[in-house]
Amino acid sequence: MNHKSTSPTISDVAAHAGVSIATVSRVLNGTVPVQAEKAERVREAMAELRFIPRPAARTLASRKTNTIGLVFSEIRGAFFPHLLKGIEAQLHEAGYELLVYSTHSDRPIKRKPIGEHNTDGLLVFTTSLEKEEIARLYKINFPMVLMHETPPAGMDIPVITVENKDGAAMLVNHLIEHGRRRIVFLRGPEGHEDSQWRERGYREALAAHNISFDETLVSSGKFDQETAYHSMQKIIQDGVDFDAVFAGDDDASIGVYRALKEARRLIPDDVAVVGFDDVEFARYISPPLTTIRAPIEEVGREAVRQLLALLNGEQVQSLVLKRTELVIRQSCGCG
Amino acid sequence: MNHKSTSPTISDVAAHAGVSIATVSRVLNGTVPVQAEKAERVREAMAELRFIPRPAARTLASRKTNTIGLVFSEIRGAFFPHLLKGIEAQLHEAGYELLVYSTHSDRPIKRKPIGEHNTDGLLVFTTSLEKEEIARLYKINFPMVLMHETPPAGMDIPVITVENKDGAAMLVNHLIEHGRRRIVFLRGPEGHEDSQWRERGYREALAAHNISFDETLVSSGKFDQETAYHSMQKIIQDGVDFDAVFAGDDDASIGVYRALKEARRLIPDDVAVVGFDDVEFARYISPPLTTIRAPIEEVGREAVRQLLALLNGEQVQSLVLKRTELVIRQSCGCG
DNA sequence: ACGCTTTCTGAAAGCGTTTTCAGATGAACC
DNA sequence: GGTTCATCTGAAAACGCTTTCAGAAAGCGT
Repeated sequence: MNHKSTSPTISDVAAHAGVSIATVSRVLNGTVPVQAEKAERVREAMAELRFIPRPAARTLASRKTNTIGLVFSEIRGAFFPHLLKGIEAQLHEAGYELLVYSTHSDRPIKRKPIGEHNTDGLLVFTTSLEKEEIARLYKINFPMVLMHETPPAGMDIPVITVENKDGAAMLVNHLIEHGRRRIVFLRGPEGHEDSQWRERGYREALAAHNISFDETLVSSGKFDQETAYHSMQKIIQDGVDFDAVFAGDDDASIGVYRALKEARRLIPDDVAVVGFDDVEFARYISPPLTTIRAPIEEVGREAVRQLLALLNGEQVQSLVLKRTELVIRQSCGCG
Repeated sequence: MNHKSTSPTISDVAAHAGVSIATVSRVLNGTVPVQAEKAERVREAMAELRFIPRPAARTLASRKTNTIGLVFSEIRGAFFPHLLKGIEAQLHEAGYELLVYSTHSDRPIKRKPIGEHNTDGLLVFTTSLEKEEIARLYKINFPMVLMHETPPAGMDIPVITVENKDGAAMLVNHLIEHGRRRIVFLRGPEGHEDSQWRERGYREALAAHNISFDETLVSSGKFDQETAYHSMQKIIQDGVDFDAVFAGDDDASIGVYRALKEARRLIPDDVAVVGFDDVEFARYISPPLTTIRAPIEEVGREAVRQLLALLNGEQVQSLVLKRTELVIRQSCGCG
């Protein structure tokens, strides 16, 4: 009788199936057993009416959004799609929606467009969220998982990241084992955790081979080519003696390549170069770059797994380190 | 008096400010003027209580989700981050949320986790949504904008894409003007619109120079290196005479490079190679790739603009073509 | 002073679900 | 056959907003 042009609601279904809306809700959610024959009638009615329950109404009534939020500060070139892919896939498998928020221009979020009101939990990539906001959410026990970032002191928030230290150590060990002794290291951005761990791996590998750490071989950078290019120029001009460069990451190694070529130093004959990340272009530059492959997509999936566990009140690991892998190509002088 | 641990609602604010909830709602939304002094009291109350309106409740009452959905089928390497960045930025500037959905493994969506119930509008990238679903949404007048895909016949849905044809023509013109006559063209996936337009550009450029189209110079592919590699191998083995390759896109040009190197044909001396997209690695491979730069981020922003216009009931253009730009590097033999 | 606007305000009715609560029904037991 | 239990069911009360509607207050012209 009613030709409301608006799409059907739960009570339309109830009427159509001759049951109460409570019953429809129950077969919808499977919360409580419903007499088989009625359940069937309800399912038929839902199909016939093409009923789609409104998420807003469900959320309001149940206080669950069925959505999780992803916060990141920058869509960093080759890195990001893999992460997003892993997150997206794992999340939709579990029937959750994904709300995406970026804090542009490296400036952390000011207002709060994503949070408790919006989502059931948050996936936070590196330093995209202010410490205070993280603390606030932590205090109200809001489910969160951090990626590539250790939580502020005293907060027990699960972290997923990759074996930066081991990766760096593998790289440096490899260089040393092939006779390189004076290895330049280009740091990442100030306070960047990945960078700190990589430096630690660098130092440990040196120590393991009784090579003393030399401050003049280390330079700060930002995991980008431009800074790396200038850093290398300076090191060369300063007449620093070196036979290898651990560029910090793959992007930086492009800058390193450029500086070395301009200075007419041959890669890998004069100088071996290694990166970190194994981004797409690493195999296409010449010479192809020896680097570390990090399972980024898997980081995304794992982060989702942990968050879902948190949502289900299960026990979670406070730290998951994904293994990295040495990818030997030509820039290190072997392979 | 009430120490409900749950976060404050609009009626808490109303009580705190000594007004009705209707008034609070009005200052929240600015729908109707409110006496200045009361408005101020309300604002103070909101700040003091740290009131955050629940989106679910708003959506339920107003029937607007304040969210738009992005549907795509694949996170295609270098392409996607730029698109996402543009969309994300423009959308959040306008105060909308972004719900992200990918139809994995090239299989269009089956159930419908994203749609009218979820969002106020949809951004659809290439063929990520089934024709029937698009038709259904179109029929109920649901706001949509397509990116890099023409709508099914008879549906007037705005499209944003790039000047594929012009770009391809620029590339081929450039090759011809530098003396190349036998130009191989590697197609993209069957039915892919970008590919079709590029082929048209290719043909028009040939025609403009009175070079007749030669079927043996054209091969089908998938915009990927593997297929491109095999296609090139075959062309070489077949003894086809050619002095240039328009690889279809940058990814494919990697495969072309490989096949040519194996066949000991020099780039660009023996064979000029050009790609399309100007992905990150294009400048780093050797020789650096001449290609077409497409303003992908701008496509994302424009798509959002059009969608918002649609939501506001404004007039929209049914087709926006973003200009492409020729980027000359070394693979074409000049520059 | 008197009506007539105009401007602002609060009560209350939704919005479409979930969830609680009390019953109804039938089975099982003694 | 009467209790007691276990199942299933519907009425109704939330959930936290927006929006309608009618009315109060204030301004204005005469």
